[in-house]
Amino acid sequence: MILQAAAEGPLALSFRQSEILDIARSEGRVVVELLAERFNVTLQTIRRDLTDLSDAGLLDRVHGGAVVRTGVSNIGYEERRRMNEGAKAAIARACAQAIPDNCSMILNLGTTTEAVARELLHHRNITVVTNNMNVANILVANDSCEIMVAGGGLRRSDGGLVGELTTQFIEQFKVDYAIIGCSAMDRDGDLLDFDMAEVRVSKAIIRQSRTRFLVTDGSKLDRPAPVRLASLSELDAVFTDKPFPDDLALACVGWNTALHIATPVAG
Amino acid sequence: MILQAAAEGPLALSFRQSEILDIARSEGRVVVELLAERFNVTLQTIRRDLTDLSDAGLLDRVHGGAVVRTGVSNIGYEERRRMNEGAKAAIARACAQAIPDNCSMILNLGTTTEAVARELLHHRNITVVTNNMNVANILVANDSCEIMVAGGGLRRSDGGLVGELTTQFIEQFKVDYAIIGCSAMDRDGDLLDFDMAEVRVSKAIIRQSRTRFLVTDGSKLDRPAPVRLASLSELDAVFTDKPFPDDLALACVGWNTALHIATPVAG
DNA sequence: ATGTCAATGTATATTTTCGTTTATTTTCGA
DNA sequence: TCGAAAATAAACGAAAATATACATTGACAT
Repeated sequence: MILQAAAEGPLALSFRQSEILDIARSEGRVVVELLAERFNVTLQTIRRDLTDLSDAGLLDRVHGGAVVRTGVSNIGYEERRRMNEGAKAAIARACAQAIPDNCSMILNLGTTTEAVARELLHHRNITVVTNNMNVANILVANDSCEIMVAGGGLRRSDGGLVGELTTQFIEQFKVDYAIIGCSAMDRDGDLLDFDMAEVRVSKAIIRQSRTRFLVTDGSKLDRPAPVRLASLSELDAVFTDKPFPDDLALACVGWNTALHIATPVAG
Repeated sequence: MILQAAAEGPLALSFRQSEILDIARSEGRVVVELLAERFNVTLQTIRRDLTDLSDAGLLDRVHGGAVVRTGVSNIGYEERRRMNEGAKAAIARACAQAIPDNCSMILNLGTTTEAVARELLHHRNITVVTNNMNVANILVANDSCEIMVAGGGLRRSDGGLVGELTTQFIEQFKVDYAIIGCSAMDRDGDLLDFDMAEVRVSKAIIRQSRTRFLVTDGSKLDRPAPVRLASLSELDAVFTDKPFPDDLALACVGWNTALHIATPVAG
C-alpha cells in the first residue's frame, strides 16, 4: 500500500533523497545545513533535493529546511515498519521455511506478516488470502502465487482491511496455514491487539486454518493492548527473535506449541 | 499496486538478474558499483541488467543504482494509463462534477474510473466501494472518503479484483452511484468487455446502484470485445470525449440516457 | 565444421549530477 | 518602511554515470 499524495509524478528518488525522506519522517523536520553536513554535499545540492521532494508532494518546504507534509502520510506506520527490521526479516525467514510449496495460507495485518510475504516471493504454487493490502502488493511479484484479497473497509493507517465484511470473506476459506501477527502479548501467553474489528478478522483467520503460526518480535512481550485475540495454546508454532521467559516457554511445551527463536544474520 | 509486465512476453530473467532482484528486495536498494564487484562483471553489464529490470517494471532505476519499485503501476499499465490522458481527465472531471458530496458510489475496473477517483479527491464525506486496487490507492489521499475494497482474486495485469467472491461482496451494498468503465462499445449501444468474471462483477455493480454512469473515451467505440456487460439503455448518463454517431445519440435520447461530451482543456 | 544468436567487454557519445558563482527572494531587526 | 543578512534560485562547467555502437566470445543447433 503506497500512501502517497495525490500528485502524480515520477517518484524515482535518488538514494540520498529517499534517505532524507526517512530522516524527515522520523524527526518531523529536516534542516538544510545539517543534511549537507551529514551527506557531505553542498547546501545547494540539499536544496535541490528538498525542492524535488516538495514538488513530488512528499515534503513541505520551509525556509531553512523542510517538514513532513501534514495530513496525508502515516508516520506511525512507516516508523513501525522500520522498527526491528533485521529481527523481523529473520523471524519471517524462519516462518517461510516452515511453509512448503503447493499450499494455501492466510496472512493477517502487521508489519511482521509483511516481512513473511517478502520471504514467500520464491515459493511455488501457493495461494495467499490476506486482509493486508501491503501483503498483496508484495506478493504480486511472485507469479506462482494466487492472491485473494479480503474485502472490507480500508484503514488508512496501515493498509488493513477490517470489519464485518472482511470476517465474512475469510469465513469462506479453509486453508493450510494461518500466519498471524499481533500487537502485544502478555505473560499468560495471550495475544492482544488494539482494534476489536481487526481482532474479529484475526479470530476468523485462526478458525479457518489447519495449522497456526504466530510471528512476533520480542518487543511485543509484556506490552499492553486491550483486546484479546487468542492464546498461544491455540497455536502450533511461534516464530520470534528472543527467547521467552522460562515460565512462558514451559507453558508452550505443555500446550504443544513449538517455539522457534530466529537470530538475525549479518549480510 | 505493483503490476507485472504481462504484455511484452515472458520476460526471462538471467540468473544474475534475479539475484540482483533478491538483493534489491532484501536491502531496498542496489548500487551499480557494488554489484559489479560482487558478480565480477563490468559496470556496463550491471547497468544493462538494471535497465532490463526497470523496463520489466521490477525496479526503479536511479543514478548509481536502483531501488525497489514503490509506485502504483508498471510499465505496460503506465503506458495504457497515459493513453488519452487529457481526454480521460476531462471525462473524469465532468463525471465527478455530477456527483455530490455526502453520497456513496461503486467504481469498477478501468483506467478511466481511476481518473474519476483522482477527481474525487476533494469530495467530502463520500463512501467508495471498488474492486480496483488502484482506485483504493488513489483515494487514500482523501481523508473524507470511506473506502471499501471488494474482496476477490487479484489480477496482476491491472490490480483488478474479480471472481465470484467479488460479486458476492458487491451484492451486499446498495449505493447512490455506479461509475462504470468498459473496454469496448458497439453501435447498438452495448457495452462490452473481455473477461467474463469481470463482467459479472460489473453487472452486480449496476444492479446494486440507483444511478448509473458510464465513463468511456471515444476510442472504445466500434472496438470488438466478446462479453456483453450492459446496454446504454440501462444507464442514466454517459460521459465521453467525442460525440456519438447520430443514430446512437438519437437512441440515447429514446432511452433517456444523458450524453455528456467533455472537451479536454489545456493545463 | 560453421553460422547464428545471445551475453559481455570495450570505446565513444550523451546525459545527469553536483559544486561554484551570481542573481533574487525572504526574514527580521531597527 | 527600510536595509542587511540569510536563504534560495538560476546559470554554467567539470566529473560521474549512463546509453549507444560495435567487437569478441562461447554455446548450440544444423
